[in-house]
Amino acid sequence: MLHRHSSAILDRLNPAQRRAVTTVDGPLLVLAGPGSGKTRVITHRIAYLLAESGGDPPGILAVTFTNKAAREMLERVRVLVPQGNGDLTIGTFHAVCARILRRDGSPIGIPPSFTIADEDDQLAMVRRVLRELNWDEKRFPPRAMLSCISAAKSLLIEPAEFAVRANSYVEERAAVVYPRYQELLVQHDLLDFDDLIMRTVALFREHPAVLDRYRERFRHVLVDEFQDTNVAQYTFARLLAAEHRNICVVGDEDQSIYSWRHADIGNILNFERDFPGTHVVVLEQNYRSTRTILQAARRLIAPNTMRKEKSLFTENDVGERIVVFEAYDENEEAGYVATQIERLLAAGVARPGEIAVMYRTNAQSRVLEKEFLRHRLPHRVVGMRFYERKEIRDLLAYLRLCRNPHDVASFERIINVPPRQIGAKTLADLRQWAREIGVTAPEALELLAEDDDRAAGCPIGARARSALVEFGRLLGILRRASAEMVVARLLERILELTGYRELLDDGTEEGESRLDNVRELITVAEEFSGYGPEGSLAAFLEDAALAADADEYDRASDAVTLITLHAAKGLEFDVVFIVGLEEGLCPHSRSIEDPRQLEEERRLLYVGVTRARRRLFLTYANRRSHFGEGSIREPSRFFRDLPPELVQGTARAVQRPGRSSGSVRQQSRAHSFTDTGSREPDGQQASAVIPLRPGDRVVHPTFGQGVVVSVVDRDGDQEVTVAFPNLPIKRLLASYARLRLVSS
DNA sequence: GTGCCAGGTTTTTTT
DNA sequence: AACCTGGCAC
Repeated sequence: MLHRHSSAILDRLNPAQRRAVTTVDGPLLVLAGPGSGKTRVITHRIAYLLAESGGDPPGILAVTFTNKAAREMLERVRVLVPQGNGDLTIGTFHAVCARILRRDGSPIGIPPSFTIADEDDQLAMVRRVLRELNWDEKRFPPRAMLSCISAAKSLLIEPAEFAVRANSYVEERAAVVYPRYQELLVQHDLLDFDDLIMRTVALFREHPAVLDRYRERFRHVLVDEFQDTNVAQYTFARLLAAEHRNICVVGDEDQSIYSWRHADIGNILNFERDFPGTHVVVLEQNYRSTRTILQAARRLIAPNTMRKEKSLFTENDVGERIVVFEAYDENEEAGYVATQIERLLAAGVARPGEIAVMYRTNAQSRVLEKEFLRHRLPHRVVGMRFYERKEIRDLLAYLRLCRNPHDVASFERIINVPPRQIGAKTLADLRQWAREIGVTAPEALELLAEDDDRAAGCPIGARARSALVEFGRLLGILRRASAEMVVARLLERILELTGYRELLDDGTEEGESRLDNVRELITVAEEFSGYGPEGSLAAFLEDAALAADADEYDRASDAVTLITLHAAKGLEFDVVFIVGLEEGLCPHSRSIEDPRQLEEERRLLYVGVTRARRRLFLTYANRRSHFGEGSIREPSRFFRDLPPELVQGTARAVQRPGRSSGSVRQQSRAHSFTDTGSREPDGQQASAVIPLRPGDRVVHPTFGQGVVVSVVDRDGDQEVTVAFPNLPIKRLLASYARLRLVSS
């Protein structure tokens, strides 16, 4: 029997969705294809649990992948259940675990005031270990070391065990770094991202009473984007649910694109084995895309072996064909995208905010941005990571130092920012002296500034010393200020007293934009004012440490979105352009060797394709410059899985579809395919034979008819400038552009 | 200690 | 092409 709330909650759900919402007892695996109403299912399920519980509201834990997803989910639940009864926790794995550890971490030696190490901190620690070991950073790149250590932690492997299990040269080396790295973290009251999960699991395992309390509290556990969880995260969820078994995981292995961050696709493929008796619900109806787009997506993903078979379908219209465009180079590609967008806007097909351009690597956004500026198209680039900008990190370092005077990494980051006559030598001397008298560098500085007795023995020259004293006083002032004012005011005070504002305000455009960023940071900080001086500082830093740039994304401004394929997951747009679909870029050159990584590249493209509601454009270029050097490119092998009947356009990549790119045998034929496709035998290369002259009428496969404006000889080729009606003037290389002479 | 130049490296993806 | 590093002059 349903309570009165439930009808609204269950309304407008299809049968599969309804099953996913109402199957609340026992383990449940929801396989949610793209556009199948996944978020809807999750929020309605939570609402259902809350509304159905009557007088005994259950504790619910919902874990998401991003803070943004968590916020959205919370908002949508609130709309469904305005009375908000029950105990609901929604957050990312990291945020939830951080909270648990602050509250209950002391039994395993974690101080409640620990700091979350960012990547800078991590790298600083690894570098320090390398220095101690006398290892060359060139031969043992800190990032590679860190990645190995992170992989180990994702698998819940402690240092001692890792030393035994390492099974490659890099791993062996990382295994040497790991224990010392961990020691340094502990010494500095730091937990890295992986520690947040790993230590929580350790807490649960070593202190069953604590685990029991959380099991008692979270009677229902829900995991979103389950395909992206790593072993540690899954273990965390599994521990919580082991007793009541009320665990619901939602995901789609076809959209697993984070293995490089140690996500384990095995979690989703093995869930049923781990929880016998699991109900499985498959959401197969797509409400997002046209039939053409969905069909293309299905064909694209089909060759993957590590997946469960599904039969996605949609009742939507067939829609337009997919457009494939072959560009001469990345500039022409960007020009094409901009021009097409102008056309779509002019035709009223979509607003800028409903259009996205997606690419494999962030570097690709540059050309696009340049071209969009030229065309005066409103656009925004997602992924210029706010919290990774220098000015933001510097200011956060000041804040962290106010809160935790022993934060050595922050201390060293800003000791000479803005420049205040304290160079590497002075810093080294300070460190040395601090070690001698048995304090941390920031403490030693404090002794100097306060003219403590011990300062007398300080072997630092007068000039450097006075610079240090002044800096020490400054820090003292800021620290005292932090106890009296909320974090937003504190930031303003820092800008003033440190001279940071003048440092940024150098009259350049870049300086102006950096100042804007700082203002933005203060605006964000304002939101924490309610917590009072110290509370706002703590809460703000916690938030900043766990913030991801994808969280920044908001659709408020009506601008075209430029975004990486990874960051596009979870979003949708009327019109999607995916650019740079070339061998070496997508699939990326670093993934081409390994079949597993190749499958992930395919999933990545699948994610991009399935973001589109109505129109999809796929483009590639014949040459592209990379690290300042030009290179010839081949179309992506994935084009071979695109049925030609779904495609419009004359690009060679789809004119001669080879067989699927999925099997090894066919991969070896990649070259023969592109070779035969690269030159049509029907006279299209005539342009290389018949010299073009100004005034000639020509036809371009995509731009249509145009008139040659001028011709310049270039390296034995002709650079032809052509005017096409309604398009910007194009400069093309005759041998590549496949211009056909119509009349002279 | 700072600023400038040469030379080498880079970003694939980010909670 | 842009960025960081290391070496050098001031």
